Amino acid sequence: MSVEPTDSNAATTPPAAPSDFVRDIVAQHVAEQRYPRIVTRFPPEPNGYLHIGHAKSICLNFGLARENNGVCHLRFDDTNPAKEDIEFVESITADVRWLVAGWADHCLGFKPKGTHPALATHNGQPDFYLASVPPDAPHAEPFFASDYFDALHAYAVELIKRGRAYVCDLSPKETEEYRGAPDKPGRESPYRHRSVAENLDLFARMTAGEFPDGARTLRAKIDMASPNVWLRDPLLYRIRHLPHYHAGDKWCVYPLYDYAHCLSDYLEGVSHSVCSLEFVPHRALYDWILENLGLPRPLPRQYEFAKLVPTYTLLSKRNILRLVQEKVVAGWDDPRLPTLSGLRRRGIPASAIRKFVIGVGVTTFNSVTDIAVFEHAVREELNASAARRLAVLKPIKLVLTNLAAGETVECLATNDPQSEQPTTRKIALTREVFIESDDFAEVPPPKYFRLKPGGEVRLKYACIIKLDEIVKDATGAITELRCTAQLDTRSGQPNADKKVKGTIHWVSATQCLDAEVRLYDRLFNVAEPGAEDDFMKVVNPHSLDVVTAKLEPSLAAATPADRFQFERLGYFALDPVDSQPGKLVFNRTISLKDTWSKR
RNA sequence: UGCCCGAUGGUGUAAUGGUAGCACGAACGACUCUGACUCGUUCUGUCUAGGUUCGAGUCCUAGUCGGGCAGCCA
Repeated sequence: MSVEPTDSNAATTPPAAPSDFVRDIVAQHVAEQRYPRIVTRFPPEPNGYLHIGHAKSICLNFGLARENNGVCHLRFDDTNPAKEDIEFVESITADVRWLVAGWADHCLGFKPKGTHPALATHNGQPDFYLASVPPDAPHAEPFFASDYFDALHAYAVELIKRGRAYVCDLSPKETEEYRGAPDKPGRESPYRHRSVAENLDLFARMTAGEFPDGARTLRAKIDMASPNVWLRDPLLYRIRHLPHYHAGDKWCVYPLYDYAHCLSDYLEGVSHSVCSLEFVPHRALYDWILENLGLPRPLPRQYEFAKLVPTYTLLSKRNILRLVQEKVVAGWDDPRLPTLSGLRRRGIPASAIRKFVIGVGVTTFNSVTDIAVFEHAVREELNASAARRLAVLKPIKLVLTNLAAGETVECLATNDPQSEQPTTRKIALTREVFIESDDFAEVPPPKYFRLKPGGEVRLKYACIIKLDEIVKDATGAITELRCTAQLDTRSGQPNADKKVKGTIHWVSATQCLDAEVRLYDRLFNVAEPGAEDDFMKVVNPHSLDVVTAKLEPSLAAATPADRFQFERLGYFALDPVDSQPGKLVFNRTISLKDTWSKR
C-alpha cells in the first residue's frame, strides 16, 4: 500500500528517526533477540575535557539506547594511572548530563557507588556482572573500568591457564623490535613458551610488586606473523608502580586498553560497543580476548564510525591543551573553544548541539563538515526560543530635537515574535537615544537603508525619524546626530503604516544599562587549521572583541539560563562565570545571518 | 612497497538491483517595524575502465585517489 504524502502536513510531520548503518545493525539484532537488552556505552578517558566531536559519539550511543528502550552507560576508561584525574571525571560527567538532559536522561546508566562486578553463576558457569541503575538513584555514580581490576585480573589468570597468555621479560625496546613492521612479520618472544605454572607464578609476583616498571608484561599468545600488528602477541598488562586516582594504591599492574575495554563492555552487559574508525584494526583483538575466555553470556561486538571534523576548529585534546597552555584562549571553557563547557558558556543550547551532530549522520567515510551547518542549527534553535531585546553595541548619540529633555514616550516592544501569541513589554523613547554606529553613514554606499543625511528610518517599536543635522567636534569627529521624531508614525497612531526602507534598533540614553559584551568570532582564519604546519600561525587575532554596550533596562533581570536576541545583532547570553548583578557580562553566542555586510 | 577501510553536487548525507533525493551553502526574487525569520526560483553530483543484468550509485574485477595500522596511550 502507498499513501501519498500531502504537502500541507509536511511542516508538522516530525523528522524521521535517524537511520544509519549502526542503527540498521542494532535493529537486526533486536529483531533476532540476540541480546536481552540494548546496552551501549560512552567511554571517555578522564584526561581532558569533552568537545563537540565527543557529542557525536554521545548522541549516537544515547540515541541507540533511547530508540531501543535500552541504556547507555557513562564509563570512565581509566586504566592508565599516569594520565587520569578526578577533575576530568567531574567535568565530563557534568557535560554528558547537560548534553542529554531533556532528551535521553532516562537512558543514562550509572551504578551504585562503590560497587564492583559480582561473581555469579550464569548457565552453570561462573560469571562476573555489574548492572546499571538510574543516575538519580541514591548513591549512584558513573561506571569506572578501574572498578573491574579484580575481575580483569581473574580473567587474565584464566587466559594463562588456558595457555593463551604468557609473561614476557622483553624490554620495551626489544618488544618493539620483535613486533616487526606492518609489511614484515614479527618474531616470537623467547619467553613465549613458558609453562602455565611458571606464568602463573610470575604474574602473581608481578601483581605483588616484585618487579620494577617495564621489567615484565603479560601478553596474549596469538600470532607474531599476523598481517594485523595488533594480533602480534599484544600486551595485556604492564607494571606501573603508581597509585590510581579511583582504585587507590592496591595495584602496581594495570591492564591496557584493548584488554580492559572489551571485558569492561562484557562485564556491564554492553551489546554494541561503538567507537571511532581508528579502532578498526583493534576489533580482531577485541573479539579474540572475549572468544578465548569461554564467557557464558552473549558477547558484545565493536562497530566503528567516522569522527566529526568541523571546519575552522581544532578538536584533538592535545591541540586544545596547547591553545590553553599558550594562553591563546582563557581556559578549557573559553567560549571560542569547541569544548562542551566552552560552547555551554557561550550560550549554545544543548539541543542545538544534538540537532547538529545527529543531522550530520553516521558513516564510515572520513569527511569534513562545514561549520556553517552547526551555526545554522544554533540559529534555528535560538530563533525559536530567545526573547527579543534592544541593545546597542557601538553607540552613537542621537537627539530627538522635538522631544523635551524630561519627556518619555512609552512604546510597546515584542518579546517573542515567533510565538502564536506574542507578548510585549514597555520601553521608553526619550530625547536622547543611542543607535548603532553601523546604522549611520555620512557618505552612504549604494542601497544603504539606514540613517543618512536628510534620510528617514524607523526606530524599531517607536517612530520614524528624519536626520536634520550632524554635529562634530573640533577634530571633525561626530558627537551627535540631531533628528526630528515623527510621533504620529508610532504603532496605533494615524501614520503608523508609513513605510521607510530601514528600521534600526536603539536604546534610551537616559534609561539604559552599561554592560560588557564579548563578541566572539571563529578562532582560526583557515578552514582546516589542523592541516597547517603550525596552527598557531592561523589563529584569528580578532576572535574576541570586548565592547561596553548600552542595554535596555529590562536586561538587568537577566539570568544565566536566559537566551536573548539583541535585535538585528545576534543571540546573547550572560557569561555564567564572570557576570555579576550590577556588573553584567554578556557573550555573543552567534550573530544573526548578515546578507548586507557580505556585499 | 604488507594488511585493512573508504569514494554520490562546493560541503554533509539518502537511495539496501528499478524516477539520484534531502540539508547546509551560494545566487536571484517575494515578504518584512529585525538587510533576521519565512517563502519562491536557480546552481552543481554517483572516482576511472571493464563485466554481470531487461535494468547498476548499488553486485563482480582491475585501476586511481584518500584514510588507517608497527605506544608498556586511549
